[in-house]
Amino acid sequence: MKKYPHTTRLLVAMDCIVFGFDGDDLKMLIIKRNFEPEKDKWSLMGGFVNQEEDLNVAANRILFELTGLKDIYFEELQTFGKVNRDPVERTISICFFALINILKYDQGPVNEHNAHWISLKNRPNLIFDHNEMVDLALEKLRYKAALHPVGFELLPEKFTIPHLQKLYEAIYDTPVDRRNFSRKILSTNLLIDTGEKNEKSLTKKAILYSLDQKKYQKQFNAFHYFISDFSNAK
Amino acid sequence: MKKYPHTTRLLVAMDCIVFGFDGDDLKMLIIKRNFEPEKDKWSLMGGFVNQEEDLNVAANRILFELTGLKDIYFEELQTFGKVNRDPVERTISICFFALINILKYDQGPVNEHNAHWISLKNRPNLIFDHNEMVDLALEKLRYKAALHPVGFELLPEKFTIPHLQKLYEAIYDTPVDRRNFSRKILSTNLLIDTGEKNEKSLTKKAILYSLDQKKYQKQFNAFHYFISDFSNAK
DNA sequence: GTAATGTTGTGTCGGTATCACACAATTAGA
DNA sequence: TCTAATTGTGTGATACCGACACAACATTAC
Repeated sequence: MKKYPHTTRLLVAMDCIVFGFDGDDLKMLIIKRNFEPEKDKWSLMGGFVNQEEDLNVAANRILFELTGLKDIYFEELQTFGKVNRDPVERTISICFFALINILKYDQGPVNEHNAHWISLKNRPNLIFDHNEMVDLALEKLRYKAALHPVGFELLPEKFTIPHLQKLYEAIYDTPVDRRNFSRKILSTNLLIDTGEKNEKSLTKKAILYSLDQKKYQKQFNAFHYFISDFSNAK
Repeated sequence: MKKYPHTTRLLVAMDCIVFGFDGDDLKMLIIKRNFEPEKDKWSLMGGFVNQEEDLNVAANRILFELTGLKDIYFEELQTFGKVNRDPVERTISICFFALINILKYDQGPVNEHNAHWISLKNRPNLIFDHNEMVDLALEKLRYKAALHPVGFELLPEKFTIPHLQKLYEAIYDTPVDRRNFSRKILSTNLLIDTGEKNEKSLTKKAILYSLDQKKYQKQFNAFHYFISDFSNAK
């Protein structure tokens, strides 16, 4: 079969925002570029799509290179393609974001990338249009987490409700009422009481829950309204 | 500035699902391909991204070629990039969907494309991965319209509440209670009573409303829950 | 031991939204 | 004037939401 006569072929990159939660702050992974242009500046992790590589394969490869993890939750955000977004050469970038359990993050395979976890609260300036990407990723995370039980992806297998609440407070940067939050979460029936308690606590030890994976998969697209109309919240 | 040494450059296409509503059925625009491969088969409208063309410029160009309209509402859906999705040559396709007022559709500029409006209910098989794209677009439209007042994009400037209701019933392929729907829509305060009535009606003439553009822009990202938990609806 | 402190689990209550359903008003045509 | 179709508005039971109170638990200070 002949090829298309259209001559314009473009570099296709993928860039990823990896979110994590350390128990207090919402964090993201960025790298310090070790090549020109913009050497030593902060950047998202990315890479080019290879000729014989499906997009989701490329995304998984990039995520593995950055985190040492496989089977991570991620979803596409948007494809960025302004003509001059990369000063070196016209490059379109398929941007996506991932949610990982920060405790599983394996620094081993990624030393060469000079990766760092930084808090979303005081993030540095990033190269190119990467700031825009992070803004959009945060917006979409907030949207998604308000309606779907996606927050669990950021937590360990066993977690307490106060732990989950702190995550939501970090995502939305707003305080949440303990009692209403607890009721709302439990009413989803997604949590299984493990019978264990959080021994790390200095005072009353909270119940450790695990996620009912079966229900989680099934209900993922159902609405839950974990956060009410965040678009009007400040 | 030197160019990137990475050698793989890909064809970048954009494909668009254009939704319209004729008062009864939800429809979409498709074209009959007049070139090989897959000549005479049904396809989405698309085109290649040019070297010096921003992605949103390309999207507007393709939409104009197809509909004769400018300033159409559209949003990105997903970028499709399986290696063999196009048998001619590796091509990634940035897919988006648009909502238009079907009465404004101008067939003039698009004769060469052999475009047709077809009902979503009995859509023909499309080439490549275009069926998958339409499935996803419909899903996203349903998602979006359940939460945000996006349906108005498919209606004329002046419309009645029963008209709007029929649109929602077409989108979700399910009956809706007249009285609750009316109350829900009016409670958004997005509608302005034009003082006119729908003279086309054979019986009681319904009030013609127009959209409060200012509030519409402002409230676009607020939640409205026009349809309750459609994911559980059949 | 016992009290103090911080944290967690659960309950209450008033307001609001939602859903299912009823009834009255409007219009063309028989 | 009556009928049939359609549209506008109302009602009541129920569930949900947000604001707030209180009891139980675990460590530390004394």
